[in-house]
Amino acid sequence: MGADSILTATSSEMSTLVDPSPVTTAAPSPSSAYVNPSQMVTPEPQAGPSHYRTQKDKVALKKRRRDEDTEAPRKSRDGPKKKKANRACAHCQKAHLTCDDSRPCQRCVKRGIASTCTEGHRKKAKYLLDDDELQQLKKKGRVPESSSEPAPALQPTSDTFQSHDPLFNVSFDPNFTFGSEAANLEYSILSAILGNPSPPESGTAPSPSQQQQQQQVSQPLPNSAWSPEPLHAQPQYIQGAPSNFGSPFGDPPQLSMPQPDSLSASQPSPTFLSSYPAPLCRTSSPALQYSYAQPQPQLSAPYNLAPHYARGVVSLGSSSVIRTPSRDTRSHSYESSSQTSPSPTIQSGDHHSVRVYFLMLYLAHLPIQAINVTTPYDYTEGYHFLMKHLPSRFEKNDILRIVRALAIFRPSLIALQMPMTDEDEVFVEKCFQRSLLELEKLISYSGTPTVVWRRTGEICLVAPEFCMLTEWRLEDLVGKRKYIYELFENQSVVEYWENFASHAFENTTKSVYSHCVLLKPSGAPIPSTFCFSIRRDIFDLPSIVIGK
DNA sequence: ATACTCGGAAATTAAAAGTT
DNA sequence: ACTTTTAATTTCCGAGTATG
Repeated sequence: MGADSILTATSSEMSTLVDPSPVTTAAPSPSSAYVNPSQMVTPEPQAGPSHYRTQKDKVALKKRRRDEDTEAPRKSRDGPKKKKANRACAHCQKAHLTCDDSRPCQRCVKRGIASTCTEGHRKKAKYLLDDDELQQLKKKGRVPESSSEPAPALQPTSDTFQSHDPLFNVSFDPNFTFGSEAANLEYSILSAILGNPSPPESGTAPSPSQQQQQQQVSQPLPNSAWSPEPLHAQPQYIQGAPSNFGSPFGDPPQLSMPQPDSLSASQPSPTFLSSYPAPLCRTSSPALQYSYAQPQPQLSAPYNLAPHYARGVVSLGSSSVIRTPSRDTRSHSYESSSQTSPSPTIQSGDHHSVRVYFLMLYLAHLPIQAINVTTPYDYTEGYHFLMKHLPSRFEKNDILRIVRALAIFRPSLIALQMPMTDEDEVFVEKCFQRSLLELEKLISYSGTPTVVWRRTGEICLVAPEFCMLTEWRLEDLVGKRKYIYELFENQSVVEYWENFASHAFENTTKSVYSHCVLLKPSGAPIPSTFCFSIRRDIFDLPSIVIGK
């Protein structure tokens, strides 16, 4: 590869030569590889800037050149000019400079930014746009349509990671407060990372006025601030959620449930059944079978949480647009549902209800020490760590890529955490701990170098085989708030977060296959192939990542 | 001297329309 | 089926500007 790219690159610098590079791997059609000599224009070397001083002169000269080109068509060619690059890299694109087909391109290599030389952003042609996209384009109308649309190029922007990229300008209903402190904190810290900070230390959502101020200060593009689009892109994760919840102690649910028909095929659509916490995915789980057959008449306090989960779901409803209900309304719906229907039945097709039902029953059979969880898990620490970790280890472009990845799944986290209360968080953590128990068993049988971590990357479980492979000691990885990305080489960290972002809300039965370079404690690299799968909790939040 | 920015010409692409 | 036209989009030339 090296030799090829050097050849190609050299030729790109010498613009009068034909590109000697024999391969244009991306050449999509014959026409793209074809260079019509009659269309080639050789710049006149003698027509330098000194030959015209005013704008008028320049325009006149240009016109004359053009006229010459058309009237005395294409005489005196020194030889065919180099074919244009099939696609400019992001840097060249932004700088309007000559690029080439090799990656990294020669210009980036020269400038020492080869590591960030990636394909430039290309707009979809207007005639290829969907109706939706066209409408969005029209809405954005104020922004000049051509040439000025900022490519989401991986360019360093500012030290605070702020960007005009709409991806980063995901904003949120300023009136909204999350149902739980933990969710508020997680949201705040993610916001802080993404340069749309709500005060992380406050622990509560900022007031509308505060947020509006932030918006004015940090988001110069009025169109993109508060844009609802990223949120609208999310509702598939909660569509089909029940608007009505039944007690877990009523009639057993039917196992054959109609699939929600509202899930769009073109978007990542989580499979509701597959996103059950691990033990519930397996109908072979003895506890589950037992519970299912014999509904438990009395469950003590921790298990009487069902209505809370129901409330979260009720508040979201089956609307295709995420609403931001006030806490009062939600509390009300909870109280009424728990009081007025002491033992309503679960309706068939009510996936979420069924999931909750299963979970309640399942948890009822847990060894009590396994779910000794009384407070929500604090994910903020993980994000704090990531925030500190990033600048200390990565260069700007890598940080930007990671932050961009975080921005991709952030709206979904927000949407799903909206209805959660502290009790929900506790419940989710219990499920998490229970799943860890299951996984621990599973891992002990498998013999594969496996690691299990949270969505923040915090390592929770490590198979002895992994320790053998990497020379890390088990006690240095587990229980020490060690993060999986600390064991990755830089590029692998970036790729991991990008992978995580794009798969976080996918069908959880899918695994993501990738390469990574692990680092031994000594820093020695271990190139590896690995795959990971992401399990989501009962609220569809990515919860456990299992990597092998 | 060198690097960067950016207007705009040229090249490319692909759908639509026309022709055989 | 093939060719031509049309319109949208991308590449990158080259002039101007900024920086050291």
